[in-house]
Amino acid sequence: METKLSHKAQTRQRILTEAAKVMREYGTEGIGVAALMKRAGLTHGGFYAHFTSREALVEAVVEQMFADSAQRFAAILQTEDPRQGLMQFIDHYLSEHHCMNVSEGCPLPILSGEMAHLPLATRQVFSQKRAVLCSRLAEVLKQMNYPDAEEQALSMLSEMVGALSLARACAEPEEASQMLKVSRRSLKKRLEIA
Amino acid sequence: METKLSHKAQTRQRILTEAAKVMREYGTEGIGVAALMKRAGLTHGGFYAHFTSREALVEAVVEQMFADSAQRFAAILQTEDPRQGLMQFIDHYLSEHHCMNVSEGCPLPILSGEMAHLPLATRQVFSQKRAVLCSRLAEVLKQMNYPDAEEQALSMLSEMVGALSLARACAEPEEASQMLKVSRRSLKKRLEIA
DNA sequence: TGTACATCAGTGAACGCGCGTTCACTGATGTAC
DNA sequence: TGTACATCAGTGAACGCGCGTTCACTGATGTAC
Repeated sequence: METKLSHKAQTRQRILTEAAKVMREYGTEGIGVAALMKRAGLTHGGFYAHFTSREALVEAVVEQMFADSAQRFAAILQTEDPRQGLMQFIDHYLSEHHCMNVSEGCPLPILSGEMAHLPLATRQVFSQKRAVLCSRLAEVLKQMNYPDAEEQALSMLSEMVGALSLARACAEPEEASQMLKVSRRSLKKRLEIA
Repeated sequence: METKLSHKAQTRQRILTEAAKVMREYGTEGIGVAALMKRAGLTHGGFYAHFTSREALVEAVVEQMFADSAQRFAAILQTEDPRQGLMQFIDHYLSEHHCMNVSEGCPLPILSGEMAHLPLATRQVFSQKRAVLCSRLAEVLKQMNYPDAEEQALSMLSEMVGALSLARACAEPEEASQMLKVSRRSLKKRLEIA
């Protein structure tokens, strides 16, 4: 029984991982159940052994995306010097790599525009996870003795999300690079860690 | 002939206006040809007298959205004192009204996430119009004697787009309000127009 | 240890539905004589 | 001015297609005796 359950859980995770990757790239409406199951090496009928509906999958995928990001971000922020951690975070978030590799990217710029069209339950997951990331950033800023850490965290995250969104929407790669560079510099300047 | 052409142009504009409104609210994939034509008081078959395809409509709609916004923004920015114009722009862009009335809102936060999935021609329209808005903001900043006006404009637009996107994705209205308030204050502070 | 049975992840045909697009048509309007 | 004709915006039935979901089934695996 244990092996069976474990096998089922593994399959579910495989579907989820694949969905998260492809939905980052093409949006939550960007792939159908049949195509997704094929990518996971299965047939479409089996989907409903793991999720009650496509809608339920999307909700789980949003959670998955944030889990992936949280892990990545934790590794970047976790250094002895909070100043250095923050610098690394900014440089990573607004890097050309992050801009171009959407399929591994932060869900905030990818999904914020879609959230309005998704069910409340999904929006709540998104909203809550966004708040968690804000708190994590605020913590770092508190360690750096900023008096208004919470607000500063919210504001800098806004700029990062906006800059990455706009950079990705650029028709020319050079424009995108310029956008990222400007925003990296602007953020470091106003946080006085230049 | 003149009357006919004019009548056709009017109909096309009616479809476009309706599409812009509804696509702001539900995304460019949010409405079908049949439903859109019904909203414009027509039947679906007639669509192809005005647009070669749904894809072509979306491209035209993106242009339409920016035209609407440009007009709105021009009215807000056009004052004797550039400082006051900029204040008004920030307060308008990050207002609760703009946050909640998506169907009349700026296309940048609404469409930036979708752009990756749209054809190159549409992305080019978006990218170019975004650049125009940046230039307009940079002009105002130049009037205020900022040395790095272009970069400042890009950075502040990033923050505004990000803050509005995240505010709209909040599950609770109070969170959204807080987000907007924080970003308004942060922007005014760093532009030294508080 | 070996046999009979129960469970259930996964298969694949079938469903109803809404989509974008096509096309033969209608009927109001503008033009020619 | 009145009649015949051409144009073309708009109609609505029909198309092929892909979607999410259902369901009878298969066959590998774990359990009972």
